[in-house]
Amino acid sequence: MAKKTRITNNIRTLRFMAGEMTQQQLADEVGVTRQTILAVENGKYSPTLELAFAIAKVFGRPLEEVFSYEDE
Amino acid sequence: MAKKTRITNNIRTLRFMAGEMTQQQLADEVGVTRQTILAVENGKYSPTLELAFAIAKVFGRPLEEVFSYEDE
DNA sequence: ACATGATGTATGAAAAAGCTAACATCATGA
DNA sequence: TCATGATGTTAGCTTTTTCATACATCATGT
Repeated sequence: MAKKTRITNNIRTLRFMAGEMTQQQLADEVGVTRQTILAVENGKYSPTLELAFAIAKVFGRPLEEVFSYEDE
Repeated sequence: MAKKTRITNNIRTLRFMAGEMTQQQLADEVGVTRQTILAVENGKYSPTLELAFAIAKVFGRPLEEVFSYEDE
């Protein structure tokens, strides 16, 4: 992926809309560590496709409502 | 990602529906090598979220129409 | 004041994704 | 027949993602 692209996400918002779900709870549900959720949520790196799908599923949303792609 | 999940895709079908687009052309459009397209298309590994978004965009489809997530 | 829980930071190592390059197979057309 | 283009395979290497662990900060409640 040579192009400069950016992935943003609404995980933090969705967690709180889902009844104050903590990072740890989300991590447990998708089977990763809390650090991974933290890093993804804060945009340190973007998740694998599997993880992205898993997170979207927890919130009952299509993937594109959780993660946004912006090319540039 | 501890859970056993699988990502499938319709890249091959979409390429041919897009006027016999070759792996090389798709690779060029999304900025990766042909080997990467080949590996993703044949399920050797799943792409990063960025690449998945980029591929979906080339075909003008939502990401979930190109890649499918199946948990188990 | 102190314990607890949620979040953030940092580091080092493992695993997965992607690259380059070379070579093989197969179909098509000149 | 031979060249070409598309696809597939393999190997070694780099970069990115994830894990594991430890520690810091901050708000809350007792």
